[in-house]
Amino acid sequence: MAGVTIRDIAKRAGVSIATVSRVINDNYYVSPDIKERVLRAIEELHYYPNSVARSLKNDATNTIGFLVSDISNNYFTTMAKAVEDVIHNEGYNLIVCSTEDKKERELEYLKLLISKKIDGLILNTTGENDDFIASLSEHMPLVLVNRKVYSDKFKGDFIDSDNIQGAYNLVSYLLSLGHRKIGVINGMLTVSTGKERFKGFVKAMSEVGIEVNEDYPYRYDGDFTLESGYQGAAKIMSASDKPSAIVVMNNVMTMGALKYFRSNGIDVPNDISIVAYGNIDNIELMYVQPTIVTLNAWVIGNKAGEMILERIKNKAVSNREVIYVPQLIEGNSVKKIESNQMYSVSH
Amino acid sequence: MAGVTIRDIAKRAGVSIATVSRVINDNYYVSPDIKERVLRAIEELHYYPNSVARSLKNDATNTIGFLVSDISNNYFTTMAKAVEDVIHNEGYNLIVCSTEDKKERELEYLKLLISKKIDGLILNTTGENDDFIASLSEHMPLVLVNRKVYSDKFKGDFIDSDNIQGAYNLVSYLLSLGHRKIGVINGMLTVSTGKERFKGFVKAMSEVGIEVNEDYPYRYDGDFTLESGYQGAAKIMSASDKPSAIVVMNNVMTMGALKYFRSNGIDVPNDISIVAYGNIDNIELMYVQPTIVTLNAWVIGNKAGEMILERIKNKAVSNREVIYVPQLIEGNSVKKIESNQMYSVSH
DNA sequence: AATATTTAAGATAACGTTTACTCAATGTTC
DNA sequence: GAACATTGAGTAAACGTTATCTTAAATATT
Repeated sequence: MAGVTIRDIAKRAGVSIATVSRVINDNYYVSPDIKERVLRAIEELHYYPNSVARSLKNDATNTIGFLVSDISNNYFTTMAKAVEDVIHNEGYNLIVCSTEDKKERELEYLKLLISKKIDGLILNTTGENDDFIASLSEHMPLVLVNRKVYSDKFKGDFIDSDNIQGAYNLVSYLLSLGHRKIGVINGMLTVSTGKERFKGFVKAMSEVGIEVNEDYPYRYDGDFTLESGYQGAAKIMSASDKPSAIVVMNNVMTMGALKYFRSNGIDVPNDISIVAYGNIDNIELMYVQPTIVTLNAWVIGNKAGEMILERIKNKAVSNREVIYVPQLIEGNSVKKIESNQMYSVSH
Repeated sequence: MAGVTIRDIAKRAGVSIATVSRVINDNYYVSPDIKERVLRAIEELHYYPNSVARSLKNDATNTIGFLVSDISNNYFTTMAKAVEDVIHNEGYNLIVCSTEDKKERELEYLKLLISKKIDGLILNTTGENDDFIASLSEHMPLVLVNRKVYSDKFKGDFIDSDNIQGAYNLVSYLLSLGHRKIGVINGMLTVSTGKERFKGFVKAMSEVGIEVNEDYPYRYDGDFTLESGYQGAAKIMSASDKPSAIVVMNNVMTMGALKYFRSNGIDVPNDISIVAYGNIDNIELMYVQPTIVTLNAWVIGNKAGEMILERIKNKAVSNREVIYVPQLIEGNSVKKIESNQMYSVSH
């Protein structure tokens, strides 16, 4: 089983290695009896073609890389499944790596994947290796998900939800229910998702006349991790004049914030309202159902799979952007503020 | 960047390809100035060694496969991280595949991984390809996690929690609180986890004089999926004489069961008590905190990483088994039954 | 029947590495 | 200073495939 090569098969079947190869790949006519003999030898010796050798010769590994920021976020495992679902039919398979949002890890994995000669890459970047990635994109089929690369040298596709719109919708929802003092727990402002979601927040606020500038009191810049969600909630709730609601910019930080609230006896939504960007698993089983805007990991993954395959087949396609509209799903995490309160709040 | 080979570096540095190889691998003395020239050429041409070619020559890919039943179960992503944490330091990396508990998918992935010439495999098997796996184990370093392979030809290691004990503890806990009519939602009885956990259930029950045989009324044999947890809860609660408690044999089915309860207005623990095998993420944020026995994915993953490395280095080591003792963590999902009720129950 | 054409299958070079052999050019020994 | 050991770096074979080139046999053409 181990170490059986095409030569062993050839010898056993009494044919040349070329013939064996032809049988395996089924790409040239081989007479029925010889074919039969070869197939039997393969069966008997438990032969599995060495795809390392194959890849070397063919200059193709039939492997697509998927580099994500956090493999334990269900959002990305769902996306990975969706990608695999598409590429599997075309004979490709996926190798998933997790950067934990560390610049060095991303760089290390990128180099590893280059070395491994993957045929294409789907990337959720840390946003800290833009130059490297842009230059890589000139030689490697590349599809970005959720996070942009800022460089005009970049060549590839980009799939995302409309972050500005999504965050804008979340805030608008709070505003429509009377909230005015609204806290925000940001993700990293170095990556497009973090940046744009915050932009959506600022935009919505400014439309009701509230300017969000550097010294906005209810703002915490986190890093998309559970801990930073917890810290952000703690920080914002420590203000003497507390906000009535908080916007959290991703699913994981939302869990962190809720943990802070729950373990500190802060009731949602009576003491604080909360809305969040991104899907939450088994949300029906939570003690409170956050109002969220969702992004469909499965749809994005499928699209990413399709696009990377297209790019592998035709390296010359021009840059494309696909932006999905996020959908607001109402939970029970927001309290309506009465208008007299409103006035007292915005004094 | 793409297509730069050792030859290009050799030419640029004015040395032979052998020398370049020696510099890259740092395994033979090369004089400082030549080394310097080679390194500069590597830098300038953006050379990345082709690990496909390397693997072919070295007969080692520095890659370990990790085949799991369900990649979207956080239990396995945590374990994957733990494995990676260990093997990364030794220069190995991980390729994770998910079988979705399908026999054919497992077989397909096994063959793929064999073809890809992985150096070792960590496997959470479906339990339906035991012969194939046993025969594979004679040539490939293999570590099983959580699920056993039944074959005396099998050669490798096995890491698990003590399933019998864990389930026994769960049931004992219920019994100690007065429960006697106890439902059970099993996983697949074809795999060791499913089988043994059920065994633990039967054992604990028999100790209080309740025989669990074929026509035990509160039993549902599921398949470790969310849907089967839901179905199981539905089925068991449809009995005219309902049980007072249910044991669910994994984390995912537990979510399914809870979804059934919650969406059907069945209160936990007042209408039904529940205990579960396995970790649940963010359990503090759930509307009810199930009492569980945990298995530590991180510990198991670390151990699996260690053991596979040992096996790769020394293929001859004999079979080993590591069994961890699961720990019961009390939640608020179980109601104490008064003794008069007890009598009425066990009539 | 002799030649031209087609075709099945064998021989071989190549993919990009690593490493056992070589072989100069030094350094060492008496 | 001659014989010998040492060493740094080059040459070439090999890993297991695929695909081009060749060749011999079979078939078609006149």
